[in-house]
Amino acid sequence: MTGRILVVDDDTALAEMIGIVLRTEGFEPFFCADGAKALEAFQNSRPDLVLLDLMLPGKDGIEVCAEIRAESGVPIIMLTAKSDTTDVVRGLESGADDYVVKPFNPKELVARIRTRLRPTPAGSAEVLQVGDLQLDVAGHEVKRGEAKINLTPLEFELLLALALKPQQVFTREMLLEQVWGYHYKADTRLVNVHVQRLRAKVEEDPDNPRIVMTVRGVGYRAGSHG
Amino acid sequence: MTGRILVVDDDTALAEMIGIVLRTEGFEPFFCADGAKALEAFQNSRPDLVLLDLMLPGKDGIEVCAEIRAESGVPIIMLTAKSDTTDVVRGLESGADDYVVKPFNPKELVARIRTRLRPTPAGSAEVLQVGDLQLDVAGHEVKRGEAKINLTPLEFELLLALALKPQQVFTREMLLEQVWGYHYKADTRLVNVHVQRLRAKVEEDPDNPRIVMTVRGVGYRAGSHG
DNA sequence: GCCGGGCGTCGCAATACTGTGGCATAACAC
DNA sequence: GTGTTATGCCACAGTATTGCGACGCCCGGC
Repeated sequence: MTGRILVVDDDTALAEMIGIVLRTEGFEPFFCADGAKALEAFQNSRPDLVLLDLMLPGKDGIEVCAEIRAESGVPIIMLTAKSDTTDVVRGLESGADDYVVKPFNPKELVARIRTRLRPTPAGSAEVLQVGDLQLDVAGHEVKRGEAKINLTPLEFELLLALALKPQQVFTREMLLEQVWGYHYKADTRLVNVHVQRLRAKVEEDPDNPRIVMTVRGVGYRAGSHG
Repeated sequence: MTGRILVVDDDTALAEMIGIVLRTEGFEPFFCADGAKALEAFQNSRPDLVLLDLMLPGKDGIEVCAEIRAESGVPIIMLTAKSDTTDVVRGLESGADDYVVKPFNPKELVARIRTRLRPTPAGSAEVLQVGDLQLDVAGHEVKRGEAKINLTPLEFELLLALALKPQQVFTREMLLEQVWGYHYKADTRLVNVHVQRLRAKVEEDPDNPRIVMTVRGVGYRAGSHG
């Protein structure tokens, strides 16, 4: 797999490190150190994916994210120095697909990039995989191997929303909008309850979820590995 | 292998490209650039397969899909430009058989088309199996082994509609359109009643349906296994 | 005209699903 | 350690969905 990747970060040492890692893995990195010039850099480099630092000189990473998202559906991965969850949440809400907390493990970063570049994550199949589960979208059916799992419509939609973008963190607000269609602020605890009900049905050990995992302070994510 | 293929896309340049590819591969393309006229184009061209853009002027691709699906089981492949997966889901749920993300590899598109045209050469199916039943389409006859089951015309059409796409869930609205021809909103409980009557005749234990199963909150589905 | 099968509509009861409050527990900050 | 917040989880009630019986209409056969 190859891919053009735009790295927007003012920390040139870090950017250089990322560049080396990316080239080693067969990607083609482009760089931009200034938030105000990020959009221009994006238009010039036409990348397949964007790594975007949250704190930038010139223009905030969240603004940049929204700008890019306004004209492209390209995958965006946020880099955040602190684990300040409010920034993470705002980043996700402005259209980022994922985020990585600095300092990060290069292997993990590459893994996240690969996930987002994978040609059509939902891909060629009407049946998509999540952990050890199979989701038949058209048939509204979930199976673990041969064993059918009965979900309510809401539970199915919830799992589907998460499964369509594995590894991506969804805030409760995002889920309320996608699954419930609530465009206004509602009680987010509703999501908790249904995640719990979903887990009770799909997790083999609900205390150690492997399908739907919680990201404290942010929301939930589905993934094939914990 | 040959086949008539209707291409519904407002991007004429792209449509032309697709047309060339299809002709090269021995298919016979027809074109429509307006969502509102897609159904008409479908009725005129009577294609073996439909390529359908998701975002169309006039009428949404998903609406068009539902319309076509309402009167035909023809394979439908969605073309989608955006990576917005929720639309893909709506597409599959509205009856699309597959989808391809733009920009796509022409070879891949042709491969998908071949796959969809192979198993069901559009209407040449004579006897199809559903659970332990045999449906003789031409003879409007249903048998369990040697035992003939008498169904009314409506009941047969209903069972047939479900059996043509086993495992696919049909909403009551879809069935009302496909079986009854109701293009407007009608009382969906009509479907309930006839499903119940159908079950009384074809199910060995109507309390535990194995042929026509209900998917609560969604609709009905026919399955080859319990 | 009379009859009977096929079809559509209505009402009701059983049930499944969903939203909300409350409280226990776990993770985090200090 | 304490205090605070976030999350898990139970219980309950309102609502929506569904199965099913009853009834009336239409229409072709006699």
